[in-house]
Amino acid sequence: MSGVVTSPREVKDALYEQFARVGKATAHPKRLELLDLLLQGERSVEELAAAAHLSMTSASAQLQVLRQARLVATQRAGKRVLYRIADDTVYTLVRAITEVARARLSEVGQTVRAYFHARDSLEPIDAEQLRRRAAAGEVVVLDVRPSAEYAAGHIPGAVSIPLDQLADRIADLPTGTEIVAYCRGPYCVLAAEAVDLLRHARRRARRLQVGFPQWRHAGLPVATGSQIG
Amino acid sequence: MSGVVTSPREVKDALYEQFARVGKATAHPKRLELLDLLLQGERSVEELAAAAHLSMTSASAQLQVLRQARLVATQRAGKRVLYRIADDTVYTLVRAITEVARARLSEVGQTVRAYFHARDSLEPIDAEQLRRRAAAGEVVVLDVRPSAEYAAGHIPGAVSIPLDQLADRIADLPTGTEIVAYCRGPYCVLAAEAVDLLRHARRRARRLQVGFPQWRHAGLPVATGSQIG
DNA sequence: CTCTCACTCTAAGAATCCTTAGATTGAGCG
DNA sequence: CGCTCAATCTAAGGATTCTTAGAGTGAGAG
Repeated sequence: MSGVVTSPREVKDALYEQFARVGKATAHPKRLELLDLLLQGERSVEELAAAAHLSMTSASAQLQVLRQARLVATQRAGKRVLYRIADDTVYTLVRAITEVARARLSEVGQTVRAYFHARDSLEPIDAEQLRRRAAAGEVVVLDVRPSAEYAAGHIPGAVSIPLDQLADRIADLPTGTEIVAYCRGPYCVLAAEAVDLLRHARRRARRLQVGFPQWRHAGLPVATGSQIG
Repeated sequence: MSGVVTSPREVKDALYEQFARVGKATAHPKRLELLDLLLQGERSVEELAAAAHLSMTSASAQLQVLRQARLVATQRAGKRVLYRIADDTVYTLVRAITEVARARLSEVGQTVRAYFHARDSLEPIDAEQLRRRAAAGEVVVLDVRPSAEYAAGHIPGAVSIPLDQLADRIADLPTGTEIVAYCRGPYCVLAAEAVDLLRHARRRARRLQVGFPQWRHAGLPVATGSQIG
């Protein structure tokens, strides 16, 4: 080829170097947690730090790693810097990781297995089924994520009651109609906790098997903004 | 729940810990190279070490990491230990990583970009198109991967001439019919090199845009064993 | 049984990554 | 401008990870 002397070996190594940078970005539990949070919608560093139980400095550093791997992008908004998922392929990546890890989870983490298997007896409902039953008015859809995430995007018609307020506001929910709670994803604990709480309050409650990011990725309708009242 | 005291926080952290183990497994260029090699078919540690330019000890250590993350599985075969991809989801994972990295590649690696963009002027052909034209006898399909990989699985009807023998055996290939070379994947340099070589020998040659793993993953037919003669 | 071969394990030094505190930057506000 | 606040940068330590050499293991051959 042209003047540049580049052996195939060097090119190959450079390629894997780039691929590994993406791999490295996903090599830390907190960075995966940050990605999960960002899949709910864009957030400032401060919010992300709080949500992932990280110091400001540490959160910023982790986000830099994600940014350099091009998994996330930034945008200034006044004093704040908003981080967001850079590309739709990132959803696929995070999902691929969790899919591969599923085999591991069933054998390694007794804690984890016990936790989720207990909830699987709660017969989770899938997205298409929920869509039909919600349209028919047969179920109440409950978003138990923090309000900021609800505002950044939610299932149309869903009621927002963040998990930490659920105990106090449980009277707002009907006793007859079945309640379907959802949160961040198939491994998010918020909805599982919510179902527990609701059942103790004698509500008919189930968990949506998927979370909001998967709902959106499936091309299903999404509403934004906070709820009135 | 039952007697075990496990906070949701602990469960969440344990989960991300498991996910990160998968991420960590993909956080090293050589491990990604090993995965790519294993996507061609199962191999012994010795073969893998040679193919990835690693010492035996180092290759074994890297493979342990992959095995502990359940990306690969092992099987004894006499004195040797054969490694193979553990699950179909691993193909999806590797692919997700390379897809995300593509954005990076076009801006970071001038070397890499120059290398592949030069070849993209060679109008790569896609899998379905190749299948039709090969069935019609319009093209010769050329597998330029090492013989072991060809034996472990190849496109039916493909001729095997490993790249390092191509210069010597170029006379075996027709001058009239178009030749389509393929190798390990969209970023594999073997086929690109082969097309270069063939064109200098005045053959009509193109590169298959995808590699063997993607062909197999698409459910297209696969043949195994070495070729006669 | 002993020997060999393919592989794994162990230990140690080198390199990389992570966290933290404190300094710095950059935008908005009075 | 000078102040404040969100975020980033820098430097230092502590913790992982990587590589290498050398010892150990297990299967097959003689």
